[in-house]
Amino acid sequence: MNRRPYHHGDLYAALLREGIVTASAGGAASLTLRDLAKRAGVSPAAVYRHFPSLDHLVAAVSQQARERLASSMIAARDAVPADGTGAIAWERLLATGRAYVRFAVDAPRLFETAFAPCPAAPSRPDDPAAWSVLVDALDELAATGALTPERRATAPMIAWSAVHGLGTIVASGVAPETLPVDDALEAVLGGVRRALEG
Amino acid sequence: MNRRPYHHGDLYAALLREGIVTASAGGAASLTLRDLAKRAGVSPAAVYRHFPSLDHLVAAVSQQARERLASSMIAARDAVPADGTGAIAWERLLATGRAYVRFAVDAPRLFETAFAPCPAAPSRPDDPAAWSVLVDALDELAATGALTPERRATAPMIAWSAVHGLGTIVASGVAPETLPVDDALEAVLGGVRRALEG
DNA sequence: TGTACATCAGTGAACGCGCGTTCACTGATGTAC
DNA sequence: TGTACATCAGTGAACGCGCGTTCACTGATGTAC
Repeated sequence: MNRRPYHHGDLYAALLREGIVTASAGGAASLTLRDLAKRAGVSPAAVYRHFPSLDHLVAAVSQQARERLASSMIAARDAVPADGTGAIAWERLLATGRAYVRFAVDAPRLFETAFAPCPAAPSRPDDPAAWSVLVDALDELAATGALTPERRATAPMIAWSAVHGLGTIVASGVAPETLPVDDALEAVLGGVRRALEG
Repeated sequence: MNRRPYHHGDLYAALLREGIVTASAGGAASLTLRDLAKRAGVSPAAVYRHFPSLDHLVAAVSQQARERLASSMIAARDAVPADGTGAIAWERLLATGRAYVRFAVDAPRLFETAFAPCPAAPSRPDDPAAWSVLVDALDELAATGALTPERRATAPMIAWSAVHGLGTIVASGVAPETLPVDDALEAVLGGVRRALEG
């Protein structure tokens, strides 16, 4: 009864969705135009109604991966309501870092896809953007006086490097297993805090 | 006069060398068996005399990239002679970190290749291995008393995450340019020191 | 010292495959009258 | 309310390409006698 209609209805969203599923399993390199078209139940040529080339489709999938990462950071931060104190501002900052690494642990291939080099640029800026979430959290911390203006200047690179590095390491399984991931995560977050406070 | 001989002479080394050249320009994904054979001046099938498959050749190139990275860390560390003091031990540790990030800046695609996921395992352990260089430097620091036993346990992940993160970020050009790379590098190294000292 | 021969690093042609992309087309949708 | 038609999201066959790998083979090397 529910015969496949000639028009798909929402092919753009379907291609993105299947792209996320495929990239979650095999990374950005596993995305092919023919396979995504087949998964969406459509002929390869139909993809060109929505993306000018495979590169642009890959860029859109990668962007969506970054936006999901940023969203999970926001959700984790918002689970700790701000109250204007430095103690809570720290908790909110560290919550974003924890969510970042959790994402890498839970979806390593999608994490890699988020930062895979793409031949095509995305058609719009990331929204939300992980970098902005980090910067906002540091501004909030600075506003409470818990982060000095001197540290504020270098804080984004220090925090971003530490957390992105751990995320990359756990996602790629590159490091010898000296510590369980949870312990490594708390160790790195503790290190970030000392680096920014000291 | 110098006609091309039937036997190559050192095809294994030539394939690795061309692999490094190619990966330095285009990353691990740009390595193809046919192209490397052509660059070495040999037919595609000849490669199979030295590697069971392309995957093993790629794994060997990736390993060599990691070993070059580790070698540059060792060279930088050894440019600062040890004297048993904590101050010099710190310098030697930070020199390895600086070399790590410099490698990522100078050869971003080769840096990526070093940590690219490979379907095949290398045939032997990395020699030298970057992880060992880091661990040695931390042991040296602990021996001078400049690193407490408590911090020593988590120090590898803290230092490795920070430096690997910055390396990945600069190699992939993923972060907004808030700071020049040199400033970002010194900021991150300063952060590592405070994280391990504090 | 010279020759027969085993070894093995090479050749080159061929294979089947999946890829991105193109093209002329089809058929459903929705708007103008 | 019904019909003509423009729009445009789809089809499906075909293209040329570069890929990894295979196979029967060739020719240089080096060792045994």
